[in-house]
Amino acid sequence: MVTSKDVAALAGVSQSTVSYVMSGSRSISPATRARVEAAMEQLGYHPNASARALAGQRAHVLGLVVHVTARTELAGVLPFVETVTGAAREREYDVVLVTGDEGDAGLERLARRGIVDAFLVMDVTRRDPRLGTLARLGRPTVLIGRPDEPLGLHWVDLDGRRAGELAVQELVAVGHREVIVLGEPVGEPGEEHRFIADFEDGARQAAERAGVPVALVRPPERGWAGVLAVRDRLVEGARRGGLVARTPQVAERVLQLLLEAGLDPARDTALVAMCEDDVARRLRLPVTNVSTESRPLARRAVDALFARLQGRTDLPDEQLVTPVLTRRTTTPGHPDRP
Amino acid sequence: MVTSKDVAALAGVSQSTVSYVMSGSRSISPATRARVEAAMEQLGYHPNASARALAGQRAHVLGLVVHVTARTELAGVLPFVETVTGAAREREYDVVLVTGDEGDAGLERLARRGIVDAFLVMDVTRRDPRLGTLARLGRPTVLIGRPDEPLGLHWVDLDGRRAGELAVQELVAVGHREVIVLGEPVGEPGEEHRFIADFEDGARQAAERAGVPVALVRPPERGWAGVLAVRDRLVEGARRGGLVARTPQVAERVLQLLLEAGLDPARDTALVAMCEDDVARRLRLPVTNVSTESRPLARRAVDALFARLQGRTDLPDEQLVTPVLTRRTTTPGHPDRP
DNA sequence: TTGAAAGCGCTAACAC
DNA sequence: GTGTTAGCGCTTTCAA
Repeated sequence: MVTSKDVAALAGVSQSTVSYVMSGSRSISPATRARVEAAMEQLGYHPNASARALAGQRAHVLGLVVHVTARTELAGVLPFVETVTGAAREREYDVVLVTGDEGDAGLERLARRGIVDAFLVMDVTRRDPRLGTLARLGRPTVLIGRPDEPLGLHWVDLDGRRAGELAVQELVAVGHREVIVLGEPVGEPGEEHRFIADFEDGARQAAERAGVPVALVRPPERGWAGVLAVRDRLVEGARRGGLVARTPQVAERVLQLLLEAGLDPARDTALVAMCEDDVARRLRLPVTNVSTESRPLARRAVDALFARLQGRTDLPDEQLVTPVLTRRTTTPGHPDRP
Repeated sequence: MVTSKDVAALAGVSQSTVSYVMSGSRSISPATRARVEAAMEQLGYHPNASARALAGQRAHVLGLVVHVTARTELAGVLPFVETVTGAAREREYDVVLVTGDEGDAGLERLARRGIVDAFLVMDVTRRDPRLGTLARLGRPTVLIGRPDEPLGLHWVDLDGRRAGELAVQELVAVGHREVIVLGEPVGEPGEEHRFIADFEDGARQAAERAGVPVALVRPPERGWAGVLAVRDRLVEGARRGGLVARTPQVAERVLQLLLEAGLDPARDTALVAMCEDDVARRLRLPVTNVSTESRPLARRAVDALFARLQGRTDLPDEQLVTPVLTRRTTTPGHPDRP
């Protein structure tokens, strides 16, 4: 193994000079820097991460907490995770994955052993049981999802109210005088996530402001069975007005039911889905969508985390990201696209 | 920060004794062990990971290489990742995520800096460009996916030939005398993955052995558009025989087209999909499926990796996992379920 | 069965 | 602008 000592010897400098060349934390003459860099190159030097972490009191690793439940949209988390690791790498950080199994003890272990310097927690609910532990651990932490009581932790979330509003406003704009919002399945604590509650609120209020009746339809269960159980109401509603689906899965199923009922979502009715843009484009029809902005959200979260890691406190403790609506074929007759 | 020195002082032993109590690598008298453990408990001691890694020459971290491409089935990777981290944790290992962006330099960095002790590489293609680097790095490595030239690296994969065979045999068993296999979109190098080539081979050969004609239908492109483009052939084929879909997405779309064409997949035709069991159960109809066994596959991969980490070489270098077929409603008329 | 002590490879005062 | 040196908190010989 090549160490910084070897590099120092070859370059004819001290070990600390090698260290300073790497960290840039003190000025080095161009000549010395060149010799050191040449030596590194020649020896194929790679600094040892454990030694650096031990001496520097920083692991250069952040913990990404992903708790997968039955309700998790599996396909949505990977782009998020990828964005996080990419953004972390730009700052010379690696990412360790924390899955739910270990619970709070796992978080404690990672923090106390110095395996991670900071936490990024995905899919935080309104009264998330992990928050107490995270606050107590005192490591820089950013939550994805808005809790009722942040306990001093920073959070980032999509603006649910605005998302619901955008969806309904689009339906109203294309001339619909009635709106059906497909909500969370009954019996499940849909209000667990602040975003969902806000979405339904925003949709309802936008409809009220427009003087248009809204129905919030909750399927009796999750999955196909739930959607099928409310099929008649949906198809009926679609004949008279427009539909809002809060997830791509539901959008896909609704689309299918509409087609089977002989309704063309691009002509006879309207549909707005909440999902990633690329998913919206790849559904059976390109569906008008309110974006979930998962990559921008991930970036903001990482930015906030590194700001804290660098001891900055001049930033807001909470950030709401504004979703964007993109018109596609399922909001026909829009004035901008006659 | 509480260190092993503090624990030693409180327990009235030397630091090395504390270390040996933790590692179990030398015998300790019950009395001493009890005192040390009590001291750890009392102080809330957590051993520092960097120090341990530096002294012990092991990071206790493995690198999970996930290269997400347009073809990646996003929903499929998370269960896999979760299983890997869970299995790693059982051996006191953590997992760092390696995404594709950094390429081979990223793998080199992780290995050379001693950030990871070993690699688990997902979604390996037949001539995967990463293999050269991985072989050169000399760290224990297990590939998920069978390369043409393993270069001495261990691999684990699902038995594609058997999977294709099972699907076709089921269709034949329920009385179909004609089979359509939905293959990879044309223009994409579908043979990139060994599993896919083997799957198509296995299906073809099983049909030949049964004296039944097979058609391999390749959609002209990926996504809905591709499936729609071959709709007529599929529906025609379904009227006369059975269908095989190699992914849950394709299965979902085929199901929909059949329903729209007035065919009930539970009565009028038959469909076998390759997908996870829980996905098969949650499609619009419970679909007969050949399992992808992603959790068992992940487990085997981790087992193989730890065997190598412990220097064991008494194991096969390659492992094929056998998929399992589960009959559900879309293979009607099976003799076992009249 | 236990202790003393020498590192592991780096960082960051403190010197000059 | 550079060198010297004392750790960071563990593991693991070597000795007893």
